[in-house]
Amino acid sequence: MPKIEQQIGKKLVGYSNIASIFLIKALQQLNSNGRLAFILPFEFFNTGYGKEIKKTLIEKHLLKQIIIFANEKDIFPDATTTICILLCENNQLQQDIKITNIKTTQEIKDISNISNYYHHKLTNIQLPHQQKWTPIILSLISPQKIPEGFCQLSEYGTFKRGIATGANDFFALNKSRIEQLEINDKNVCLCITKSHLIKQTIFTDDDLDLLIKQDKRIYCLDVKESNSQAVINYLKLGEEKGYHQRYLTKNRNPWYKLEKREPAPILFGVFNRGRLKVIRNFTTGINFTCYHGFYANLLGHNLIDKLFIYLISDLGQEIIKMNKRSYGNQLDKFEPRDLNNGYCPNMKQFNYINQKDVNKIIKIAKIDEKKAILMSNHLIKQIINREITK
DNA sequence: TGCATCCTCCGTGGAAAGTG
DNA sequence: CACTTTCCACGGAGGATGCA
Repeated sequence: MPKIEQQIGKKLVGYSNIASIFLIKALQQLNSNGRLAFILPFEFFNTGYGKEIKKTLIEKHLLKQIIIFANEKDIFPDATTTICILLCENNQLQQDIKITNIKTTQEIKDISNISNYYHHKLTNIQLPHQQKWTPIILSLISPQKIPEGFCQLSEYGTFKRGIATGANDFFALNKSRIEQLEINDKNVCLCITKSHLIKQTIFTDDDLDLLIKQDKRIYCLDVKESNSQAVINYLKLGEEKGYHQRYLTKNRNPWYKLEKREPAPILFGVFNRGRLKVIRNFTTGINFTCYHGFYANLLGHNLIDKLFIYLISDLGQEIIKMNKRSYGNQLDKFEPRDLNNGYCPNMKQFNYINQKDVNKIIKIAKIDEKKAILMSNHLIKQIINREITK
């Protein structure tokens, strides 16, 4: 990395991927009036390390056109990624940036002149380098707007990543294994170790009991009595297998110390295809990294159910998705901050919602998720219309 | 130093397909 | 039909870097 930095004469963000470094190099070598076509994952425009390069592309008027491919699986069937082609020209002219959305292979065949084939035009002001570009470009295609009055979710609390054990194989246990190892109940805690363990949007102690009965891995080693022989034996076994030398465990002291987390009342699936996985958690189970957990602050404390209703509603899902990261093939991912920066109704708007209606939806959600979503849609629509009429 | 955040590579459950 | 093998959608995991 230092060598590359020296060669291109620029300090790089440590997360930079190879493609972006090649892009910098290519842009530097572009002659006056030279042209460049560059293919790379579109995700680049949503990354932190991409910001500086976006700045260069915009400020030096290099970027002329972005061609985005929605049919990435047709083009690179083996890769889970997004695709775009950048067309650049070093002509110093401030021109609009053309956006081309390719949807099918046939469409590609029919194009005779790509420069004249575009669906939108953006000025350089519309593409700020510090912002993610996916939401900006998506907003051209789907006219989803953030409703008036909405505030950021971080007003009410924060989403945090779940527990990263550093070695789930070792830490995640099921009932029979615990019994076999003769580990005391005090040295394990209830954990949701895999996303698919929760199938329904409401997660209760009954569901948790069922998982225990099914002997699923819903416990996590949480050493409280380090003098217990059973614990000592199991830790030794772990060390024999080298789990204490993994990246995360190696940097912890002791290596088996668990990250601290309280049970989160709302869980949010890290990876999603299609609908976002939002769970109202009524158990004391804590979550592994498969879910992000919501931790309310004083303001959000009484709004958890309402927030949940919003998050399962169609509108809530659309608005939260504006901050998604795409990994191709409809696979979306969210980091905690993507969620915290998402928009939701403000306090006043939430207050319009009757708590009774909310309780009713939660009750119904246990039996009929679809109906609960429809009811949520209705409630959320009401508060938005209300804001407009005022 | 210890935790949070960013990024991306790939492990695996469960079902389909194959086999005797 | 019962068992084994293969396959891939789904989403999990954790290494690397940044930050307080």
